[in-house]
Amino acid sequence: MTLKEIAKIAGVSTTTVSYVLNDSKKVSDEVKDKVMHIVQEANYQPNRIARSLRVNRTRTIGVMAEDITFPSTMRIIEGIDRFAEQNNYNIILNSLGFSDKLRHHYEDIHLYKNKIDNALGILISLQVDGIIYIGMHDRDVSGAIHTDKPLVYTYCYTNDPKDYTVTYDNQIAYDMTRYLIEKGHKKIGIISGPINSTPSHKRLIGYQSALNDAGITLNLEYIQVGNWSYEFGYSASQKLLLMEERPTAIFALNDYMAMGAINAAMDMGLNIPEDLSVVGFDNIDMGKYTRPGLTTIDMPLEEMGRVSAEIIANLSADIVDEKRDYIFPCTIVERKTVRVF
Amino acid sequence: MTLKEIAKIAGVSTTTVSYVLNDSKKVSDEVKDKVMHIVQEANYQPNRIARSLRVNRTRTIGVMAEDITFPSTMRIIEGIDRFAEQNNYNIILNSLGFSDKLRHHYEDIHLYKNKIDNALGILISLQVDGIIYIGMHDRDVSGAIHTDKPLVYTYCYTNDPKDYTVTYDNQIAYDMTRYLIEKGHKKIGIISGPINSTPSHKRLIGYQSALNDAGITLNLEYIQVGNWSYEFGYSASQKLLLMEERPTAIFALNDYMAMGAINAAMDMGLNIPEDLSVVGFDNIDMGKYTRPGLTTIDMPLEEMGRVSAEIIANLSADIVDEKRDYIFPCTIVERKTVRVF
DNA sequence: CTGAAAGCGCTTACAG
DNA sequence: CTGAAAGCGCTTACAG
Repeated sequence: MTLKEIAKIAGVSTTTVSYVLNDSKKVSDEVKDKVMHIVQEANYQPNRIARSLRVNRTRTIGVMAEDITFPSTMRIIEGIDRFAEQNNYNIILNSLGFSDKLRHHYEDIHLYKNKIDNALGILISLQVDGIIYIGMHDRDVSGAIHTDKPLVYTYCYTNDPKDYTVTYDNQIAYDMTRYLIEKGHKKIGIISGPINSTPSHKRLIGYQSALNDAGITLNLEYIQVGNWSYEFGYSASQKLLLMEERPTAIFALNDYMAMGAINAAMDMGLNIPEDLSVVGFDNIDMGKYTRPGLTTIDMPLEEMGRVSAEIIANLSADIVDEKRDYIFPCTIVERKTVRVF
Repeated sequence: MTLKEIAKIAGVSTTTVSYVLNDSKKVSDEVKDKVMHIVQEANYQPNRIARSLRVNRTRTIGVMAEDITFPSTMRIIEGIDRFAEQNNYNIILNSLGFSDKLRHHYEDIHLYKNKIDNALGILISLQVDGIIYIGMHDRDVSGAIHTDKPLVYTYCYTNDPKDYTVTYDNQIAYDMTRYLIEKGHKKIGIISGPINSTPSHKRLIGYQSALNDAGITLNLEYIQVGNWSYEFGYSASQKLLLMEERPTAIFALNDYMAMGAINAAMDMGLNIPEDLSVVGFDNIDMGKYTRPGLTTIDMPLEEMGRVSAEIIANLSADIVDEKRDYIFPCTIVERKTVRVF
């Protein structure tokens, strides 16, 4: 069934049918009703491919995800989808499948140039209105993509101030440290990702500032720098707990490391939170179900996705926006891994 | 940049350019080289929208997911994506967002008819070559979708034998029960989903058959029927553990209930697996990190996704396939929650 | 308020 | 081996 056939049945021109379908010009109610009736009857769905070709716009957002199996990626896509649904956009999903090969080499974005270029070519040929690049880990992906299309990076960033970027605010690390201090903790260990990672860096600064503002002197031994993995969390926790003056609380900079930290403590016969408090970062699903429930930090990932999509929509409608960096605040989710003194 | 412009620069017809681009007819090497050179130079990407309109095929698979934030959904999409990447297909993703509203009303598929119909209309208008419907829970979704397009249901099923369906084999419940028996367990409790759910039903049969084959008489009190939730797992576990002759092992029919079961036991002061063995079903990520690691059942979700996509590809290429139901075997993933007697 | 006609960027049957 | 031309299903400037 095509618009032409509808027109024929209705005894009007295709022009008219198009007008009523898109409500783009005044059409008499009589004609409108007749056409709509036939459209419903036939359960006619206009061919959006044809429309797209004609108007040179697809209302399609290309989503390039480094790894769709990451929980953070999913929540971001969920947010994009929410926007898409409400605004008559569609999502073309392209997974780069990084995690298979990239484990613990997150920084080597250039190794994957080919894969990205290939995906970009596909998205371009599909005439997407814009592209959202979703990192699997918050890090510098400068130069990952070159295109004239509207483009936004989310859950990652670039060093080009002209790129659109949507992320969360690492300032929460300050708040979390302060939260621990307010609960009576003074000896706070921290398990961090690589020091050359910007989020690690920013969070470490938050941690130190909070300590400083509370008049607590920094103990450098309390800072364990590693690689984001469960295993590192485990070993770093052991090291911390074997110290003379062991911390009463550990702030792990992601939840996997927090799990490792907790399990190391438990394996040493310590109870959580009685003997050790542990907090994480990311609010992965797991933290809800573990014993005890993990106190951690939630990022507004759905909102980040929604806004990314909105930026694409605006940009492709030539609504200019001078703001390039969108940063959303995080929140502390309180569960059971923190002891109050 | 269009094919026409390429043709002009190369001094040949658009016909010829199209032939070399698609390798669809013999073209002299000389002309071919010239054209390809210009194509590379210009970094030209053919407009697939135009192509799709012309050939009436988009090489696009519409993926309708009841909830993309479910871990199972992600793994299935990952599998679809893998096929897509290797076979030059693309994915249009449509999330129904069921989990927001449907919690614990999984069976009421008809409540969501509108939402599904709407999504279907979009996918049709986008001229997808076929549709994969991904359930968020393995259950009957008969009549969810009516379309002439190639359609496969995965991680759910219908009562229409003409529908294409790809699922996993619940037979593994027999194997898991037997595994427990082989480890020396005779008193095995089971925490099940709703009895009117087919997977519950099938798994319960597997459990009973294994018991029967081992000459263990069934204790009906050991069968707790509930609703798949963590909370139910918790309360059912309590009930089981308060019995005179309490089970030495609990088989929870999903991992969330298994977590609930474990936590209930721990809250009663029991140790896992010394005092109680617990196994789950689903192999959600969490089970890897909890203490102790959860022994559970893994479904080949990526493979299910891959095959779903392959069915669509075949169907839309008019390759007929009499097989309608694809069923894949599951595997037991052994971790630390089972005690050996 | 309505319609005839051109054209979006491709592919392909046909002719040479 | 190569090209002129029709047509996929829409939208829209233009004319009436």
